Amino acid sequence: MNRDDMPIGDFSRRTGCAIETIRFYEKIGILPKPRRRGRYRLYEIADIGRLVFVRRARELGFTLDAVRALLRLAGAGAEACGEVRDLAATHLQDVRARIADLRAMEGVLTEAVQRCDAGAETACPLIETLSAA
Amino acid sequence: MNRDDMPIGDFSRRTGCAIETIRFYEKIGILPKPRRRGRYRLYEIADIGRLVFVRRARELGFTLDAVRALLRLAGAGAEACGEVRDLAATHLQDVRARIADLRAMEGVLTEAVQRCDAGAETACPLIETLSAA
DNA sequence: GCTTGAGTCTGTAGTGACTACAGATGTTAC
DNA sequence: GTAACATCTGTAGTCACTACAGACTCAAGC
Repeated sequence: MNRDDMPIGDFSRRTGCAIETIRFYEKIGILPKPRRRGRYRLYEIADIGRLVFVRRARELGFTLDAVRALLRLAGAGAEACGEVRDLAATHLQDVRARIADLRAMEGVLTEAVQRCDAGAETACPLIETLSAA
Repeated sequence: MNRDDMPIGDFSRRTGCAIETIRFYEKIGILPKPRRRGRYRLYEIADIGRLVFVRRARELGFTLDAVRALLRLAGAGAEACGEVRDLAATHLQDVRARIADLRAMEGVLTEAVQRCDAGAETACPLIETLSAA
C-alpha cells in the first residue's frame, strides 16, 4: 500500500461523496474500478479530481449521461471546447425552463397564501384555485 | 350506461390526463375505483372535477402525498383553510429553495458559456470550472 | 487468543411519479 | 366475418441515488 492509498471511507470524506454513491458510480462506469487490497478498494490522491469533477457537474444539474460526456471531453483537450459549450448551453436552456415553471408555481402559490392571510374570503383561496372551472 | 357515462379514453381526453396515469392514480388511491361495465371503467361528468383538481395541484408542484391531503381538506370545508394555507406555505418555501438552487446553476453555466463564446482562453472554461482546485 | 467495534463487502429493494410495454380481451364499423 | 380500435391486467423501466441485510476483515485492548 503506497503512502497516498486510502480506503473508500477516506475517499468519501475527502470528496464529500457518500460511500454508496462512490460504489454506484463505479458500477455504472462513471468511476473506473480501483485497485484492491484483498476485497477492499484502494483509492489514490489522483482519483479525487475525477470524483470532484463529477460532483460539481451534478451540482450544476447535469445528468449522469451528460457527466459521462463531459468526462470524455475533459480528456480530449481544448479542441473539445465547442462540444462542451453546446452541452452546457443545452443544459442551460433546460435549467431556465425549469426556473420559469417554478416561478409560475411560485406566483400562484404566493397569491393564494396572501389571499388566505388577508382573510376576506368565505372559501379557501387555494382550494378555489384548484377547483375552479 | 347513463347519458354522461364515459370510458377511460374520453375521461382522459376531457381531463388532459394520460390513461395510464388515471389507472395509476386509481391504484394508489388518489382516485376512487369507478363503476364498471364488464371489465371496462365507467366515469361520470362529476368525476372530472377531482382529477382536474389533482392535475392542477401537481402542476403547482405538490407531491401526491400533499395532493391526498389537499383532497381531504377540500372536502372538509372552509374551516380547513388554515391547514391548506400551511401546506401551501411549506410547499412555497420548497419551490423557492429550488428556484434559488437553479438560479445558482444558471449563473455558473451562463458565465461559462459566455466565457467560451468570448473565446479568449486557452482551456475550456466549463471544464476548468469543474476541475479547479 | 478473544472480543469488541469500526470499517468494508456484495446484492437487493426502495424512492416519486409516472411511462412503456406485452399479451389478452372487448367493442364497433363495414 | 373481420379489421381496427379501445381497453384490460400486470410488470418493468426511468433517474440518481439511498437504505438496508447479512457477511467479512482488521486493529486495538484485555
